[in-house]
Amino acid sequence: MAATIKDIAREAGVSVATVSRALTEKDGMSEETRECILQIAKNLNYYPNLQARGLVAKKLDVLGIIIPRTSEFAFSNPFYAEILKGIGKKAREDGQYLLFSFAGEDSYARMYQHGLAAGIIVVANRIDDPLIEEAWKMKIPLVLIPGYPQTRGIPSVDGDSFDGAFKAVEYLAGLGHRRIALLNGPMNSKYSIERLAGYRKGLKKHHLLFDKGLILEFDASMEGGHQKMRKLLSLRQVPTAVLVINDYSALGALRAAQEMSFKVPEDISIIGFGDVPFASMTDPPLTTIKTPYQQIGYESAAMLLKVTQGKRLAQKHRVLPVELIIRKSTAPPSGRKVAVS
Amino acid sequence: MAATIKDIAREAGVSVATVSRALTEKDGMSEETRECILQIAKNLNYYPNLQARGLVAKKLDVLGIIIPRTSEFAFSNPFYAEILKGIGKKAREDGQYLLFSFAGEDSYARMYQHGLAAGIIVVANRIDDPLIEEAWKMKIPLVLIPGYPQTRGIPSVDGDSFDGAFKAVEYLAGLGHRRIALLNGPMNSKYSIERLAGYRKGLKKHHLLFDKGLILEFDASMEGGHQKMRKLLSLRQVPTAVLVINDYSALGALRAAQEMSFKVPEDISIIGFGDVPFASMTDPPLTTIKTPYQQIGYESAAMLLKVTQGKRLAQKHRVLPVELIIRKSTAPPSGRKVAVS
DNA sequence: TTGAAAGCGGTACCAT
DNA sequence: ATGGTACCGCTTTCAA
Repeated sequence: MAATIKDIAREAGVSVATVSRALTEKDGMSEETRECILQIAKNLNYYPNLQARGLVAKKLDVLGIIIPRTSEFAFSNPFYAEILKGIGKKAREDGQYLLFSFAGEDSYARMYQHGLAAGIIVVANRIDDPLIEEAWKMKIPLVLIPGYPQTRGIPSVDGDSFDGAFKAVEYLAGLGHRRIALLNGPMNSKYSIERLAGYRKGLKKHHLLFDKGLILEFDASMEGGHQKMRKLLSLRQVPTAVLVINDYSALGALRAAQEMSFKVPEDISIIGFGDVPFASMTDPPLTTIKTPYQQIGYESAAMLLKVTQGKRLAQKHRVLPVELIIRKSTAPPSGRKVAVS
Repeated sequence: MAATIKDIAREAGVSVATVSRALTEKDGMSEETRECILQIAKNLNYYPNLQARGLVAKKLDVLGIIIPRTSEFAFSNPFYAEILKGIGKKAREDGQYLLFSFAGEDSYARMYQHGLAAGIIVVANRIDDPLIEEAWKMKIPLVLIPGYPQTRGIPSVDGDSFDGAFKAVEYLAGLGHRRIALLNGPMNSKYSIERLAGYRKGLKKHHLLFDKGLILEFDASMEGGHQKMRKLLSLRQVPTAVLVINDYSALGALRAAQEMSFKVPEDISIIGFGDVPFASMTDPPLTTIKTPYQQIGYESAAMLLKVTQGKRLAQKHRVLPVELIIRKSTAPPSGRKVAVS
């Protein structure tokens, strides 16, 4: 069906070797024949079979992306979408295809072993995932988002979660809040670990009591945020402010508060993490720790590309700065105790 | 590096042909040798090189997805995310990888010609895209979302846009609205064409005047929806209700109305299309035409799979039913003329 | 039931 | 500067 290198060779009256040379832009051949061959290739609507090329040249313009979640989960949380935007941008700039695999794989190595991708970006926050280690041991080109809390050998990119949580608490404390809750993700997640640490540091700096009862863990979904917020607001001693692990969950929390007749921010302040696009469109607009997810995605692709090309990474672990974005979901505490509806 | 069929053959003391047979589950061989070979393969952590296999067997477990937009655009609009959820689900069920390509390609055929995908799902609404025709002529397995308004040969899946718009107008008219605006997408889009038609049919049925001035076209982005809504609400004769081409834009429109001190739904009713996840989380929650995007994605993958397997499609063009979801962004017109802020 | 060998579409080495 | 050819990893006929 599709034109092959042989077709071109026949048409041009040269050998396949010559065609290959012309096509791969090797030097050491007359401009004439090259021109001629290129022209014929164009006429024949020829595209090299990347499989065949990959087979022999061990080079493939395909970046693998593994998200060990269902596609339903991954495409629900804007967090992934933002990262994907960044990866997609770099991929396009460098003419790379993107190969996806979602949950259900028994091995991350497989995609690579299958010969379908030159390297793999793993977007996963679990720190105890044996599949990552397995792939790394097999010397598969890998970049992790966000990577491990304690830096290991595998290249990674992430935003500064620790600093983000610290900044959030500092801001809230400055506003006068003394009971600040944390709706955190599961503790096998890098984000959760680092944000808890930053939160504690912030508390400490402002001489605020660390109260375990104000820390609730959940699955970082929107529904989960909704549910945990209800729980938080049913406490005997309701906090006046709450950090939520991501914007998506924060939206759930926001709705929960409003359902229970808490006014945001008068009765309770809410801060999210991420600053994904909808964060400014909620009611009230969400105060949040802006994390450059798009850039994280972009960098991860750039790093992976370097690795697959055998280049050295200037920096194995990139931690991108975050920023507090103040909107309308935070305010000084009112001091008024609000009845639970 | 990775184990190959040869390694297994050597280890098992058989020929590569026998190994291949065992691995591809062909019959006509002793269970003994097969068991043995399978065991060794497992021990060696063997995965077939899909490139090599694809090269000879012309079969590849990779579904191509082309979205002729930037990844930034595609991953911003939840519409795409929903479709991708569905495609991802089917892909996982059938053990297919997903290969993505975004804007910037000069040809849809390329991905296929490259030998990287068994077939391609094109998610694009432009009806005048020559690249689709080109790919189709080259006999590349193709499924279109949403396809063409006037059915052609290429398989397609879509929700019933026409009926959706009709239902929306009917509902609004029933509420007593007489000036119903349409914030529509560009008219080279199937969605826009069909929704305009459904809108007109609804108007006609309820003996409402068709007023060109109440139809604004834009790029279907959130910002665009915001901007066009401002324009609409600055009209001398402000409409009392407006249909917006998708939920994402509808959110922009909602915010615009509120910025201009229009109360939703008292002063103006808003209906979106899609019922994407955040639609119920806006303030007020959005009335919308629920379109089963996930199912559309799922079906498209299922159809493509059939085509690539050489099976006949029972139905070449699927049109999935839509449903009116009534929330809080719509109400009877107040009759009160509101000053523009 | 098993093996030898050709070939899928390329690349790259070694000749010429 | 160009051609012949081995080979990448796998499947598939044909023969044994």
